[in-house]
Amino acid sequence: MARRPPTKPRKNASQARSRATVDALIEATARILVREGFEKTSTNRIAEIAGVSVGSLYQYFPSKEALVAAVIDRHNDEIMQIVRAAFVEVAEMPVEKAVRRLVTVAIEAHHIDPNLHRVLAEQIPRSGRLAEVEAFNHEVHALVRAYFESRRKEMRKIDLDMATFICVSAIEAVAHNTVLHQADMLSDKTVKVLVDETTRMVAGYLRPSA
Amino acid sequence: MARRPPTKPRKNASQARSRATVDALIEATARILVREGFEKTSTNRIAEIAGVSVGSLYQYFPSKEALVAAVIDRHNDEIMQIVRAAFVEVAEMPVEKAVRRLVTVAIEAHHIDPNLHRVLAEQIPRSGRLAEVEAFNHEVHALVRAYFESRRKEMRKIDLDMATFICVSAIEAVAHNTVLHQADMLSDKTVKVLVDETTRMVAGYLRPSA
Amino acid sequence: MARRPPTKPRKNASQARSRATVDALIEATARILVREGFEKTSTNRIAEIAGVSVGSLYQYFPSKEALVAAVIDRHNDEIMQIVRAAFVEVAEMPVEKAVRRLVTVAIEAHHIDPNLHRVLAEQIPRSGRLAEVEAFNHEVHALVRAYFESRRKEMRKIDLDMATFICVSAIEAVAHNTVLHQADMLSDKTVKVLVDETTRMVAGYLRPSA
Amino acid sequence: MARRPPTKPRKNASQARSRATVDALIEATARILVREGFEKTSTNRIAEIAGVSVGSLYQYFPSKEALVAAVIDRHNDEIMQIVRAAFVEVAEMPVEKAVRRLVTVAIEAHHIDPNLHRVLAEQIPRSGRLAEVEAFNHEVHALVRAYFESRRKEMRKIDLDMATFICVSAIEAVAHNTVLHQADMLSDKTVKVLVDETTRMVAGYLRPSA
DNA sequence: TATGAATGAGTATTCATTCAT
DNA sequence: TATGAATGAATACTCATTCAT
Repeated sequence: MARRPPTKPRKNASQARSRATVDALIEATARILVREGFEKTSTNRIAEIAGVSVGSLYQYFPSKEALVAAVIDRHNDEIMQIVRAAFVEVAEMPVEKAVRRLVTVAIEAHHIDPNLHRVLAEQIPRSGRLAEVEAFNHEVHALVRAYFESRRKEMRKIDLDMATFICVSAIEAVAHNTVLHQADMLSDKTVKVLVDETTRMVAGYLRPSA
Repeated sequence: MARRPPTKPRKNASQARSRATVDALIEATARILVREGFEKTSTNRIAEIAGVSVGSLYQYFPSKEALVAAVIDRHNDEIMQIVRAAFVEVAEMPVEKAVRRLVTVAIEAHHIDPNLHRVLAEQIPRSGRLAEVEAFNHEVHALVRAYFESRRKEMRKIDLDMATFICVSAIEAVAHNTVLHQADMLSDKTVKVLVDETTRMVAGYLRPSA
Repeated sequence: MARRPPTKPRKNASQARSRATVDALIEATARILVREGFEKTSTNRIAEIAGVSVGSLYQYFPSKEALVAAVIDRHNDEIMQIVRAAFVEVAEMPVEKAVRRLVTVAIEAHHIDPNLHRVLAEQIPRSGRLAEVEAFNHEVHALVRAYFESRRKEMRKIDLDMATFICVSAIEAVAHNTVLHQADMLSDKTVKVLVDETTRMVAGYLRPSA
Repeated sequence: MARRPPTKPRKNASQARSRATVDALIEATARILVREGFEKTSTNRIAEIAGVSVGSLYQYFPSKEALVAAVIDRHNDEIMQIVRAAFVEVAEMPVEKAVRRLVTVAIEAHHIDPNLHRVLAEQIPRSGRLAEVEAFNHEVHALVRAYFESRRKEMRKIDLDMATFICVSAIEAVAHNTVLHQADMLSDKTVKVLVDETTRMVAGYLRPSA
C-alpha cells in the first residue's frame, strides 16, 4: 500500500474567521480544479486565489490532497442532500412514479456542477476519499434497497441486492453519460423522452411479468 | 485551451530491434501505471523497467503522454477486436439472445485487464486520446444501432438513437461496476444471474409491450 | 522566429532579504559566466554559488536567460552612468578636448570588468536583451549627435548621423580592442599615446579642412 | 584551463567521395548555424541535413566543435583570400587611394555571408579557433603595417604599430557595424558616402599635418 | 496567528557520442 | 566503410512543504 498524505482538516475552525478561510480555500480549489485542471492546481495557486498565504493554507489543511478531499466531500454532501430529500419524497409513491422521480433527480444531481463533477470523478481514486465515496454509494444502495423492500409486493420476485445494483448502475450511467454528452441532448423535450425511456426500462424490469 | 504534449509516435520502428524496444516501453508503461499509479510513472522509471535507456524512449515517443496514449490505444484495440467479433456473431441472433451475448461480452471485455482498465479510464481525459476513445464509443453506438435497425420488427416503436444510448449506458455500467466491485460478486453463479437480470432489463425494454 | 524564454524578473523583491537573494544570484551568475563560461553556467550551479536554493532562483527569475539578462542590464547601467556623466562634463568643452575626454571614458568604461564585458558581448544576441543594448547604442548615438549639433560651427559641414556613426564606431572599436589585447598595451604611457592618437584621428576628421 | 574537445579533422579525405562528405558536413553545419542558430545545431541534425549518418560524421570530425571550427576556417580563408588580393592591388597605390580601396574591401568582405559572419563571431571564443582567428588578425595587422612602412615618406611621423592598430580597428568597426545595421544603410549612395567619410578620417589621420 | 521567502527532491527532456550490425 | 539504434549524463524547471519573522 502506498503511503498517502493526511487528509483530515487540521482544526475545527470554530471561529467565524477560520471558517471563512477554510471555505475560501475549498472554493478556490474547486475553481482552479475546474478552470485550470488538476495539473495546474498547486497549493500556492490555491492560496493566492483564496486570498490567503500558503502558510495559512497549511494551518487548515495538512496537504494538497486534503483540500481536494474537502472539495469532494462538499460536492458529495450537496448531492446526498438532494438524494436523501428525494427518497423522503418518494417513500409513499408507487414504483413507476418513484423511478421516474429518481431518474429525474439523478440527472439533476449530475448537473449541479458538471465540470467539477467530471474533474472530481477523475481524482477520487487518488484523493484518499475512495472510502467516503464508497460509503456514499452504499448509502444510495441502501436507500434504494429499502424502498424496493417496502414495495416488494408491487414487484416481481427478485434478489433485491442484484436488482438494486443493476437499477442504480443503469440510472447512474444514463445520468452520467447525459452530462458527458451534454452538447448532444439538452432540449427539455429530449430530457423528457430520456426520463420516460429510462423509467420505462427500469420500471418494466421491476414489474411482475404479465 | 491548454496546450498538450505531442502524442504521435516518432518513428515507425520497422526493424525488429526497434519493434521490441517499442513494445517493451508500452508494456513497461502499462505495468507501472497499474502497479504504482500515474504520479509515480516517470519516464526514467519506464525506461528502467523496459530495460532501455531514457534516450531510446525519447527516440520513439516524444513525451510521457505519448506512451500513455499508446497504452490506451493498445487496450482499446484489444477490446474493440472482441466487440467487433461479438457483433459479427450476434448479427443473426434474435434480440434477447443477442442482448445476452452482448452483456456477456461486455463483462468479459471489462475483465481483460481490470486494473489497467481502471487506471486508463482515469487518464483518458489527460491523455490526448479523448478523440480516439470517443471514436471507439461512436463505433459501439453505431454497431448497436445497426443491429437494432436490422431487428426493428421484433422491437417496439422507439427512437433508435435514444434506445441505443440507454442500452449501451446500462450494459456498460453494469459491466464497469462489476469490475469495480469484483470482490463482492465473482462466483460463476452470481455472474450468470447478473447476465440474466441485465438481459431481462434490456430485452424487456426493447420488446413490444404485450 | 525562435521563441525565447521569458526574461522579465518575477517579483520586485522589495524586502531586504529578497533584495539580498536577488543580488547574490546576479553576482553569482556574473562570476560563473566569467570563470566557467556560458555552457557551464547552469541554474543549479548559479544557485549553489549564490548560496541559495534553485527554488529561490526561480522565485525571482523565470529562466536562466533572465539571469543573464539581469547581468547584462546591471553592466549596461554601470557603463551608461559613466557615459552620461561624461557627456554632462563634456557639454561645455571645445571639440578636441571633448573627444579626448570621451575616448578616455570609453576606454575606462570598457575596463570596468573586461572579462565580464567580453562574455556578455558574446551572449547579448541570445539574451533577449538585444533591444535594450540597441537602446543603449541609440542613446550613445543621440548624445554624441547632440553634442556635435551644439558644436556645429566648430566643425566642417557634414552629415551628422554619418559622422556620429563613424566616430562612435572608431572610438568604441579602439576601446574594445584595447581591452581584448590588454596584455600588449597597458602601460600608462601607451594608453596616453593611444588616447592622443585616437583623439587626433577623430578630432582631425571633424575639424574644417584648412 | 578547461579541457576542450578535439578539433582536428580525422582524416585527410584523400578520396573524392570522402572530400564530398566532408564538404557536405561543413556546408550543413554552416546552414544550420545560420538558419536555426547554435542551440539547434546538433550533430544528428547536421548529419541529417548533410544526408549522412551520425556515424559517418564522427568518422570525419571528432566532435561538434571540430565542425564549427571547420566552418570558421573556411569562412576565414574566403575572407583572407579577398584581403590578400586587395593588398597586392594596393601595394602600388598612394595612401588615400589605398585606404579607400581597403575600406571598400573591408565592407565587401563583411558582406560575404553576413549572417554566418555574425553567428561565427559569437562562436569563435568557444570554437578552439581563437588562435587561428588571432593569426588572421595578426596577418591583417602585418599587411597593413608593411604597406604603411612602404609609404612612410607620405605619412607623418608616427608609431607604426599604434597607427596600424587604430586604423584597422576603425575600418573594421565601420565595416562590422555597417553589416549589423544593414537595414539602416544599404543604398549605394549611402555606402559611397560611408566609404568617402571613413577614408577621409583614416587618410587624414595618416597625412602629415599642414 | 499570519506571512511569504526559502527549500530541494524530483521530473521531463536533450544531445554528443559509441558501437553492434 | 557506413549505418542508426542505443546510451546516459546533464540540465532547466516545478511545487508541496517548512519555518523564521
